[in-house]
Amino acid sequence: MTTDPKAPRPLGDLERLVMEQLWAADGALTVREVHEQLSRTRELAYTTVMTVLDRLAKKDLTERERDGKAWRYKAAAPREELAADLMRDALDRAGDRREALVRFVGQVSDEEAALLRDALARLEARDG
Amino acid sequence: MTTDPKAPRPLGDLERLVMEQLWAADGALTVREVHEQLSRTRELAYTTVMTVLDRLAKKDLTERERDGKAWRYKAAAPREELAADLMRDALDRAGDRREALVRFVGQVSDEEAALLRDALARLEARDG
DNA sequence: AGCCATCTACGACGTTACGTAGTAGATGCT
DNA sequence: AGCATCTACTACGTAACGTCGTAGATGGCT
Repeated sequence: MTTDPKAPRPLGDLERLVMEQLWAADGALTVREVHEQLSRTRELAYTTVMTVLDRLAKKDLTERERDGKAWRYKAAAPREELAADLMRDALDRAGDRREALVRFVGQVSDEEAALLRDALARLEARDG
Repeated sequence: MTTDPKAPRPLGDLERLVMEQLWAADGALTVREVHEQLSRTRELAYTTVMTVLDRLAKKDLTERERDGKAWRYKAAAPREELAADLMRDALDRAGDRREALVRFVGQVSDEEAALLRDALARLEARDG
């Protein structure tokens, strides 16, 4: 009856900004590239970006590959996957799933409800 | 295109345990009552429970009312409501909602999918 | 081969959340 | 009035995260 103790910590503000760069990018980005992007908006040390990217990699949110002496980072999963995981997790820590889903559906916009129906229909068609 | 910076921090371990007591209880509980419950499982100072309850109140997760010289705490919202809020929030920080919902639905168990269809049907019946 | 720009590795510091608890003072019952 | 009990406030350790500096590795260019 007790919920599982692990709740995925939400991304920090800077972590999120960095992830957004990676998600928006075509391929993998170097620290410098991410830094340059973020520098358009805010002042930020190069090493700060490096640290964040490194921490994200340790959390398996990014993957990196060598490119000369530099690393190239890319998001380990698409943004929507992370969102879906968080939704799953939230649902898992609800008591009564039915009730939670009812409330969730009740909060959702009409458009989102339609998308949901769609997704469920597609699911049913696939392996229903 | 940038997501909103506020992510509701997940409850800490002890905070969650305390909330579970409140959710499981009929009415509002005193610090002592919560402490006694938790003490069945683990050693914990009375004031620790008090502090947690107090912090939860500051985060608007609990409400309190006077009862003599003591406070009685109750959950501000049902557990399922909190879960639904977290799901909503996760969805809000997805890029492509459609895609996120598809992935979410794809992760869900058959039973949960049925519950979702149910909830959507009920929604449609109500104000569709 | 040597130099310079660049990159990484690692450590460091401040802040905030949370787990944890003690002390002091208010309060209410007998 | 006295005692048990409750709150308020403070405090401390740990961990995450934002933030950055220094030192050393590395690779390209001359």
